[in-house]
Amino acid sequence: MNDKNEPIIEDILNEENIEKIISKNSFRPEVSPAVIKRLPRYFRYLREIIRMGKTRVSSAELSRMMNVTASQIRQDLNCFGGFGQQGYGYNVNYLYTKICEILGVGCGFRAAVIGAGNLGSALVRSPMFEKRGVDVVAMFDVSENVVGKKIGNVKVYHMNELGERLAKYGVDIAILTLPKEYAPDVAAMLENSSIKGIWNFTGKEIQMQTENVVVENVHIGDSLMTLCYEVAKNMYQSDNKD
Amino acid sequence: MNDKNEPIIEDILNEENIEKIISKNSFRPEVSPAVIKRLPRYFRYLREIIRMGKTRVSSAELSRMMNVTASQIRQDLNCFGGFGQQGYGYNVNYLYTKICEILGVGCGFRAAVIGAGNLGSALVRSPMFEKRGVDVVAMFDVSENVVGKKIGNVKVYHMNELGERLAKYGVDIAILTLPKEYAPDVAAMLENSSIKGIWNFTGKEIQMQTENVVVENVHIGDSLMTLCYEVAKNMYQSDNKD
DNA sequence: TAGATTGTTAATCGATTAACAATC
DNA sequence: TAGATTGTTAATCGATTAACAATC
Repeated sequence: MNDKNEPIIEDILNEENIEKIISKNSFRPEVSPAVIKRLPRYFRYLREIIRMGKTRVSSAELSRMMNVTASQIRQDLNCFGGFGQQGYGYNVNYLYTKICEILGVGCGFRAAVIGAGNLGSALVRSPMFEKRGVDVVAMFDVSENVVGKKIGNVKVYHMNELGERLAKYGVDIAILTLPKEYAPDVAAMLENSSIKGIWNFTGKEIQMQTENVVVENVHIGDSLMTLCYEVAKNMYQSDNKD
Repeated sequence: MNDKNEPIIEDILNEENIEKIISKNSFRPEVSPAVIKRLPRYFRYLREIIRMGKTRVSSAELSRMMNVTASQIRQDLNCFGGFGQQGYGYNVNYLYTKICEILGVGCGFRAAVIGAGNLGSALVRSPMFEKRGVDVVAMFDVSENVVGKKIGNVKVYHMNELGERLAKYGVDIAILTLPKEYAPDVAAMLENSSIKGIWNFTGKEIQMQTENVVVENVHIGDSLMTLCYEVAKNMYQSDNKD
């Protein structure tokens, strides 16, 4: 299937809505982390449901698709307000719009990838950002092999232009895909920039002086290890079945 | 710093221990998912502590480093047995060995990467597998541009050799980094193979007929979205501070 | 109106933290 | 022995599920 068939965020959210979205009361005082972690999953399933052409979905249907309880779905969605209608269920497009609002899709966030190695290059070429309304506007590296070139659609600049270009483009999110030994230095450089969030693949914890910068640490290796744990457990259990 | 300074698993676990490890009573009846998800983090911090040259650590010290309660650390570690000593704390090397055992590091798992695109190539070039004692023995793809070549240290074979080669090498873990539309077909091909675990990056849920195959789904985009959520929330909150 | 399904409260379950006795 | 720190139980907290009244 062609990616172009996928629901495009712009169909539902447009530039003019951005201000409205940010200032809207989408963010209730405190929503539990458990709920927030589940929101992207709703986002994914709703996209799929839209692609299937469905316009209406009940918590019971969703619960079957997603393998969670209908109760949890209703509870989760209600943290942000009543998106459904008794006797009917949820309007898929409306629900999707709401979830997008909550997750900041359509806020028009701009991102820059710092470190144009294997991982950085792989990320920037993926459709992930476009699907989520995040615009990758620049990459940075020090290697003469890549500086000045384009990876995917994104131009690679030298690290010594970092501060200047972040400001120029008004970059909100820094994606760190460089070797971990440089992480602290780069974090320091981001300290007084436009950066509001750091997506950190370096494996090194990052300390920011300024509050107000959110850091999300990614450790894909952790996921491999839990898989290994489960595999080893399975082997052990089938060995000792009797 | 040179990666070669990092603790090498082989220093602590060797081939001969593998059988012992798998059959050891490391796997208590049921350990809660919350605990299991935290184990890889202990693994990472213990490596760092070893690198620092420390031989002894208390739950209080660890709790400061890791930003969790000492109580949780003691509780977690005790799910698998008493690894510490009253009045002393934990022997770092011993604890590391135990965590490795539990996580299946040193089980000598073999992996194959299916899909030699950007993501697959980036993964296979990373030191992640070596650090965790997982051996990537083959890659598979259909593109004539890569089949027959090597990516990192790993040879790429054509997909029509998949079944044969998985059997030949006794591959335990399949890493799916191919376009999601092919995921179901590939899953079917893995059905009667040596595969015991699937690390699934395709974004498509995988259904296996055979129980006994563990699937770990990775959605890095979800992590980006929670970051966006937090950034948007922060923006909203500082806008409405008064 | 009757049927369906949400929103929401109350009950249950699981995970975290606190506290302290055991013991090195 | 005194001091330190674990192992472990009990108390607290948070998250999930069940149930049902509200309502479309």
